[in-house]
Amino acid sequence: MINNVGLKYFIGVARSGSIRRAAEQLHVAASAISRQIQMLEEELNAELFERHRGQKSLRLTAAGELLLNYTRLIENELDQVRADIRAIDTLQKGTVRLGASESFSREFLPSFLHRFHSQYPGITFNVIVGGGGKLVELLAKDEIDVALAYRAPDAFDVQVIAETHVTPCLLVSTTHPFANRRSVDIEECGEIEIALPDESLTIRESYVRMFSKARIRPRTILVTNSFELMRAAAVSGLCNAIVNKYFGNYKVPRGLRYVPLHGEGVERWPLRLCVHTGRSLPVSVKLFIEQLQAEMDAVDESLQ
DNA sequence: CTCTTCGGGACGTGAAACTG
DNA sequence: CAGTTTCACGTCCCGAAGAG
Repeated sequence: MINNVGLKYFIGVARSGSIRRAAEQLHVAASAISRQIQMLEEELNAELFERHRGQKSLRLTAAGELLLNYTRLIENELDQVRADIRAIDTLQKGTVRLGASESFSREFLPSFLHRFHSQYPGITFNVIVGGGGKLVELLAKDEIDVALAYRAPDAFDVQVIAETHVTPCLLVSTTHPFANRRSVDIEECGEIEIALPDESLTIRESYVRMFSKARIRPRTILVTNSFELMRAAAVSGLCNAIVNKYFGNYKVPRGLRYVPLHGEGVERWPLRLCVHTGRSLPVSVKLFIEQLQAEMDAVDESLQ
């Protein structure tokens, strides 16, 4: 069983690079540290430092690096437990670090965050807007706590805790010939002028697949990494855009129509709520996720 | 049930030996 | 020579056992 003292001394030596310096910092004899580290190595059956007697510094071995990373994880977890214990009674403090697809930033997030903040005024938000791929990367690095993203790619260290699918729609002006249709077959989009997401967005592949299966080649007027710009282009009349409806109780502006696409090859886009697998989340984040999940369930129907 | 004693484990210290 | 390791020994803590 790895003991606390051994780990404490190991961290000291790893950080200072020397048993002697660690001994000074920890106010114990160097021999005590040397013995504890030796016991740790015996316990783990691996050398933790490259030893060169007489040299001025010890270097971590690969096993040592691994153990140091492990101790950092433990420290983070302990910090988290302390924060959680403090927060249990009152939820007075906390920050939720959320990653979200761009389309949530216009309608859904401001109102959802407002409702949440009214309920828990001590909780603040740090929101990063980005594509599904980028958000999954940030989750894996623990730079955000939770991601709400369209087309978030699968990753072994990311857990999908809720998922729904949305049907892509053609966003057109009310004067467009398709405006009064209940749906449009994708094959009918072969002649229209459209806006497309650029290659930095994983969704682009979905467009390419859909067009390829339907054997159409719409005229691309605009390529951008911004879905808001694609929508704005449709609003201005520059071109049409294939996008999803806004999530939540969003009222479509006057002069615009979302016409669902159907036909062979049309892909329904997954909307995923994801967290980092195995990570213990702060109470404030858990609460946030619960409410977000409830909201997703409630509006699920409106997306269909 | 409470208090005391005892033994063992964990961990510390300091000196000496070792090494590059 | 500076830094690490080994060794002998001391201290503290905790649990078990016995006495009152």
